[in-house]
Parts: sequence; structure tokens; C-alpha cells
Amino acid sequence: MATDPLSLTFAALADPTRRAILARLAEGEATVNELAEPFAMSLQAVSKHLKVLERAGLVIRGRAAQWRPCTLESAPLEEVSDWLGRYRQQWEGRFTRLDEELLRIQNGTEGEQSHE
Amino acid sequence: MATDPLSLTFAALADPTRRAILARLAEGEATVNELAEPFAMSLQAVSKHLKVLERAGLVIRGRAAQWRPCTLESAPLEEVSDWLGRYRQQWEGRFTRLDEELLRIQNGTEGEQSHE
DNA sequence: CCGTTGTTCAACCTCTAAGTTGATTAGATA
DNA sequence: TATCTAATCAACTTAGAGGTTGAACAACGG
Repeated sequence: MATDPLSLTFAALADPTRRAILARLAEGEATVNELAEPFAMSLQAVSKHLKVLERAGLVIRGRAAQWRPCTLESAPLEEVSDWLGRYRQQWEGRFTRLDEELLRIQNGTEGEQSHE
Repeated sequence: MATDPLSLTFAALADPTRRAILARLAEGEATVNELAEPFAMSLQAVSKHLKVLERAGLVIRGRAAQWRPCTLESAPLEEVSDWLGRYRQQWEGRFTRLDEELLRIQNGTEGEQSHE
């Protein structure tokens, strides 16, 4: 697997279990047991998922007695958002073009495609 | 691997080669050979990457003679953006809290942590 | 000190991702 | 028809993801 930060983040997000964990953490700090509770898989499996999220910088783990409380760290999500930003113009542009096309069809001038 | 749309999209984006392909496609349609040219890997490997992108709905392939021109489809990126949106409040909130903390430090009242 | 709880480590299995090379198909052209 | 180009298909290798179970460690409570 690629090891650059963005790839690590995307890979971490490419799993429904891990996204569910993040959703739970968005509501506040939680222990591994609490996080594992909703899932039909072993605690160890969840622990591995957390390690993936940690490596991507999406969760930070504290230490309180025998617990390792997890908290959400959203910095990598901002990176993703920045990356997406480069394409936003793209899809907004596409929408505009589609919109124009729909207007053209409504106006009954659809035969005149001047698609560069 | 998970097969839900969001997971497919994130997985597709979790590779620098595929992100570079998307960046190239953002500038316009391209053939497989054109897309493969910058990379130090076989054409077949790039073809596989395109298949992954296609499965995620990020590229659409046409047919023109012996060429299969690829175009960027940004709808899945919007899905990602929507998903991210649920966390935006989170990290903006975090920033605010960090900001407050910095202000508190600047004011010399840093000992009084009332962290719920 | 002993047992319980929370969590991780280690070994293992299975499946798939990502690359390779070689053969094959589809269409253009001599 | 023969051949060149564009791209895919097929078979294979290697490495890692994602799950399991069982053992180990660390901290608390009796």
C-alpha cells in the first residue's frame, strides 16, 4: 500500500467499520470496548481498525488507567477537503454545462452540438 | 474489500497513481496510452487502475475506433464531499476550542483547565 | 497476592490489490 | 490479406488487508 499521508487517509476511510468508528468518535471520546460494542467482530479486529485510523492520524489515543481513550483528529479530513477542492470547480462546471444542455433541449435547439 | 459506493470511491482514491490519473483527466479527456505515458509501469497496470476508477464511477470510458477515451466523472467526489461535510462542524469547532485555548494561554490563565 | 478488566501482541488463514509477462481482440491502414 | 496500433484478457507472483483464536501485559479491586 502507498504510505503517503493522503493515501493513508483515503485507505483508512475506505472501510465502513472505520467510518462508523469515526462517526461514533465525532460524538466524543470513547474506549476500545465502547467502540467495538456495535460490531459483530472481535475486539482485536476493532483494535486493528483503530491502529489503521491512528496511522492515518485520524484518531489519537490517550492513556487513563487501563483504558486507551480514543479521540477524533480531523486534520487529515481537512487535507482530504483541500484535495477535493481542486475538483470542485470541475463538478460545478460540469453541472453548469449539463444545465445549459437541458436548457438547449427545452428550447428545442438540441441538434446544434458544438462540443469542442 | 467493502463494495459499498463510498468505500469503492475512497479505495480508488487511496493510490497516488490513480489520483494522478484523475488530475490528468481534470484537464480533459485522454486515452489509456496518454494516461499511462507519465508512469514507470506497464500499460496493463494502468488499465487495471482505470478499471478501479471506473468501478468507483470516477471515470467513464467511451469508444472511438480502437481508442477508449476516458473522462472524469465527479459525482462520487461530491459524495465524498457530502460525507466530509458531516465532520466539518467538528473540525471547525475544534479549531475554535484550540483558538480559545491559545487566547487563554496568552491571557496567562492557562492553569484553569475545565475539560469536561 | 490474586483475579478481573481493558487492551494489545502473535500466529495463522483467506482473499484481494497491484504489479509482471504473454497472448488476444478490435479497428485502421498498407 | 497482412500488419500495425490500442487496449484488454489471462495467468502468475508478491505483499498486505482483514478477520480469527489464544496468549500476554498492565492496571485496578478484592
